Amino acid sequence: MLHTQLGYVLEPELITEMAKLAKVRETTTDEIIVHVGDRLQLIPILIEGSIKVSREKENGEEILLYYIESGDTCAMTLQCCTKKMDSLIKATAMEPSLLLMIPAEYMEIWMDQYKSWRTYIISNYHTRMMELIESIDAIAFMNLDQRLLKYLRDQAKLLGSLEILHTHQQVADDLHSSRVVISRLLKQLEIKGEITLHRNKIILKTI
Amino acid sequence: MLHTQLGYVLEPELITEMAKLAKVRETTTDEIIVHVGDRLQLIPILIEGSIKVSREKENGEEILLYYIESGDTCAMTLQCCTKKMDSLIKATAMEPSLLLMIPAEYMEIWMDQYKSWRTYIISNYHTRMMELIESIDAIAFMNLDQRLLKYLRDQAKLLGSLEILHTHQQVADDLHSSRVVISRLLKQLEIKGEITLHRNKIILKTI
DNA sequence: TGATTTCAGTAACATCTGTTACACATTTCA
DNA sequence: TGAAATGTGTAACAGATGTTACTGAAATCA
Repeated sequence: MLHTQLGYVLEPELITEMAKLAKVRETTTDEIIVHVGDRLQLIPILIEGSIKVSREKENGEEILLYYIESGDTCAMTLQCCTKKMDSLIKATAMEPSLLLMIPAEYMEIWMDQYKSWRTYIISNYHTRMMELIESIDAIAFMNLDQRLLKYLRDQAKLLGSLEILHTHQQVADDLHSSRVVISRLLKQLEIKGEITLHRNKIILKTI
Repeated sequence: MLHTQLGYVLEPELITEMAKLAKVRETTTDEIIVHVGDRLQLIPILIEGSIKVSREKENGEEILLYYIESGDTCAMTLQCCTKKMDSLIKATAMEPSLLLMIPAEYMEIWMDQYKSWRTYIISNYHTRMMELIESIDAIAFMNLDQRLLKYLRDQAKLLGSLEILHTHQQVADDLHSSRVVISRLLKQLEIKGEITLHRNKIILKTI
């Protein structure tokens, strides 16, 4: 499984070593993998499933930053591990997921040892930066109704289903809005024919 | 000068090599160093001065993302160089600045060759991610009046002066707002005693 | 100097988003 | 089954931000 996910990017010897050292972690849907303020000792690499990464304030307000898909690692975590700082983000499994947990010290060892690891890490950093910028684009430039539709489509793409199993409150949390506002905008989208609404479920007509 | 800025983080041999290969570029205040869509061939390292990095839409709307201070490089640029993709950001000199421009191919060569370069690059990526998240915090969680005050204080810290030499329009552009709104909020800040207003100049009472 | 441009102040109004309050249906659970 | 909890719909209102329009001062320039 490690080979199918990472075989194209990482050297065989590195994958073998990873398989030896890593612990496997399984998560359920909505399980919180990393809390804001956690001190991380293990680098997570996502093998199966999908994870959403959010920023959270002390009072519980939050906003979704980006998603991690299989084969990816969390760039934030890397530095948190090596610099022994607390996590700035919350990571939540969006579906049952499978993670490889690698002791933090190998981050640097492999950086020196494996070219493919260096490329992998840099590439992950870069992807995350792009996604953060995409996120800023949405928050700064788009109205909430547009952001909402984009959010629904992103969810659908990610989980491979037009049915989004969320309450309006959950959607509101991810977009840093309020339930009433989201209900209002969803209703408008339904009237426009973009979606149909059900309890705990929003169905997109098209991606 | 290279040694005083980077001597603590980069190996002496690397600095010597950089000095040999790099072209020096000087900029004036408000000079645009990178446009959105530019195809970059040179990695810039800031030796003196300060640079602001913004996201810009096709229609000219923009929003400030973060600042680059001396000793730093632009993480966005690195990948744009190596992957030969167009720049997503605009970089503008905030004061007369001095840049080292390094041919893109050395990015990867040095990654393999110098541990200090790897650390430097990773550390730069990380700093930029932190700043992007700080930026998202501000946009998502703060009201415009708070963001405005933070903006003024950041500017003051960065340029080492309580006098901010901007028109209201320039401030509005950086915050992705409108001139009238910024004038209104600035006036409120003046009434509260936080600042004094002048033509082309805003003076902070304290940092 | 006088004309023009740039910058800032202000009012009136529009729009978007958030808040509070309440109704009602569905689900859960004792 | 009946009570409680949860999820959704809706209205009325509040607040923040954006827009348009106009004014006059200051700077620039011919």
